[in-house]
Amino acid sequence: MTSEERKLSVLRAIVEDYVETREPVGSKVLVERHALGVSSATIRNDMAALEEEGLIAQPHTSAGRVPTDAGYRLFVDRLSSVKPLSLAEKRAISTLLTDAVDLDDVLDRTVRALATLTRQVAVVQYPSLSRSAVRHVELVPLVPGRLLVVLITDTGRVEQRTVEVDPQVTDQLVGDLRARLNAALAGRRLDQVAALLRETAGAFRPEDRDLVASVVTALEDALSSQREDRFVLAGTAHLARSPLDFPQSIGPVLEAIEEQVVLLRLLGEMADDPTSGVSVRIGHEMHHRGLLETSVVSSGYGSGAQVARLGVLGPTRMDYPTTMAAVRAVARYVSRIIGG
Amino acid sequence: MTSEERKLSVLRAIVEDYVETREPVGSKVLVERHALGVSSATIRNDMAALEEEGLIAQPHTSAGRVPTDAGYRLFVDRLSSVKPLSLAEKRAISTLLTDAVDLDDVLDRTVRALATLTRQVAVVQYPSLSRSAVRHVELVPLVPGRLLVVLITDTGRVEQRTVEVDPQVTDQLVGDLRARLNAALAGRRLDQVAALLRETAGAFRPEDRDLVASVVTALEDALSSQREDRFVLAGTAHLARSPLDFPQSIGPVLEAIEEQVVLLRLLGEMADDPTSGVSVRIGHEMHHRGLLETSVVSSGYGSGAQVARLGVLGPTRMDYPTTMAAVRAVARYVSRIIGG
DNA sequence: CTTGGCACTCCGACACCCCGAGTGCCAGGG
DNA sequence: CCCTGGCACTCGGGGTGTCGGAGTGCCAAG
Repeated sequence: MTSEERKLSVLRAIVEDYVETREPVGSKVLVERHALGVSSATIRNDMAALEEEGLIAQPHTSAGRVPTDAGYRLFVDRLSSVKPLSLAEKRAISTLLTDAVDLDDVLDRTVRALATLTRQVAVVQYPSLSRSAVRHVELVPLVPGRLLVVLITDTGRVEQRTVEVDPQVTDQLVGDLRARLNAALAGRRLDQVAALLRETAGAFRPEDRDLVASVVTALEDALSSQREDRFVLAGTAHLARSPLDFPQSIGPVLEAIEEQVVLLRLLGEMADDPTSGVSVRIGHEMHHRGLLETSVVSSGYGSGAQVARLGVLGPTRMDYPTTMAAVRAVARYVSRIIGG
Repeated sequence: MTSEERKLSVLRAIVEDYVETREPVGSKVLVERHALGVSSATIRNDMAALEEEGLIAQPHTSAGRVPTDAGYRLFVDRLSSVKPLSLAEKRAISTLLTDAVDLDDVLDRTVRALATLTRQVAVVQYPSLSRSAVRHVELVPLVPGRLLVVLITDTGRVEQRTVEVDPQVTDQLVGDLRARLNAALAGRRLDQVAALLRETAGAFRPEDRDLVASVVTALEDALSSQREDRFVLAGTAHLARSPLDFPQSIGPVLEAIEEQVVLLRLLGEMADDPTSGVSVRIGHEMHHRGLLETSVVSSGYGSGAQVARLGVLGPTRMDYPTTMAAVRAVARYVSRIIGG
């Protein structure tokens, strides 16, 4: 083992010990707990070098070392491998996810499973529906002047919008529009729908154009939003588990999580590593003040027709190999369920 | 003013000061800040009596007094009145709630408005649909062997269930069933539907009974669950605002909030006071370990066709008059929106 | 390059003390 | 009978001081 290799072993040992004990790790305990084959003085030299390289840091003089974000990054990228889940854990996922009644329920169970498994905050994004096809369009007059527009896709997604219309609109006209829309759209892929909508709209009498335009707008809105902007959360209580995890306060973290835009941007920016199948973002890489001490492990899920991301958020000081395994496993499992 | 009346004034003053300063309040500051017309020694006697009655307590000897749960209860019931909202606040509610596209969006905006306004955790339960009527039933074959059942009501609720069916089922049969279900159910009130479902089911050929039974079960399930078991949350970050609010940790509180059953039971047990229009539950009245230091202020909302509850959860040491006003105002506002 | 030794630094725990806020009680006065 | 000013007492919190231990960096020798 070259001295360079040993240095990396030292880094790995520091990360592992620090994650476990949550305390800065010194040269002495390092040689005691890991068979590194050299003395503590040597380790000290290595540590000084690692610190020079910005991979570890001391909270203060005469304290042990703590990994920096860069240290974790190196650890995740090169020093660790995804740790296989235990049979019990796999069984737990399977149990938690069976018997879901609809998509909402699937995602709800998924997010809970993920939170329980990783003991961290879990996020599951609603799957996109861009590749799915229109099954049915329903128009429901509520009170006069209000119309509910419902779009049902063949993948089981249901989008709804309420639109304001002229109170004079007759049920007959609504029925006519419903029939034409279904004739034009049923079976069409969502990405083709926008064009078809405009065609259909042109076929109506001028005096009915207002109604048609409102409905078309609502449908286009439902299509474009794709509900990728929604997600479910679970496990926020885990943030409060150990005050050590977030020295200041979990307040900023909670705020960031509630700010839906932040989480969505974060998930959107992440792309899975081809080999591990997951994506990791650490500390400052989040580019968010409130999340400087947190990391996100996420993975895409779903297949073909609908794709989105799920993941967990926890302290930078997290057990990456295990967390990555859990995220990947849950993503695969839920993909299977949704897929068919 | 009798001495009994003065004692209650003292209690009111203690609650108000304590809520404001978050520090135990002593006899001296009390006479300074409130025109009670007597000396601090007299106040001390009154305080001793209030303590005897269990309405206030000392964190430790030689500290000021703090209201007990019973003290807050008396304050809420007899010593305070709901404080009218400022114009700016009313306008804020109005602004936040306009332009919602569908029910999900309305509730989402509502819960955010409530959290922002009260600076506390807000909960909004999904409205029940028991009194509404069936608008349309849609059956959507997904992959072979799986059928999506969608129930649309005239109040704009959309319920969906996936059912497992015989993969051999033909589209024609599904279409037939869809037509018959709609003929039988459209326009009927949900509480009449269960009986009608059974009738309709009887009219099919024996060999199709399996399919029909599955669909009917799914519809009944959708009806009975009524989605009252769902709610949206916002403002959890407010829990971390002041460490003083929750001396130990907000962990147990977060856990209780995530445990949907707990919140739903809580809301379900609460009934609005006829005069104030809201309901308050304080500390130990919650009957939950994790919520001993929290209170809930809630109110029913909606009208006729759909009714549910919304509210906020915060430290027992909260500004009840203002919070009650905000909850009531938001409840009224969202009722108007949903109502028509 | 590694190692043992050594001097140095600094955090954290503990002990201590003191101050001030707040109380309870009492005797006197309206 | 109730209110009041005075007084002695209690107790928690904050500030200071001290001490020990953990950990480091450096150096000279192997």
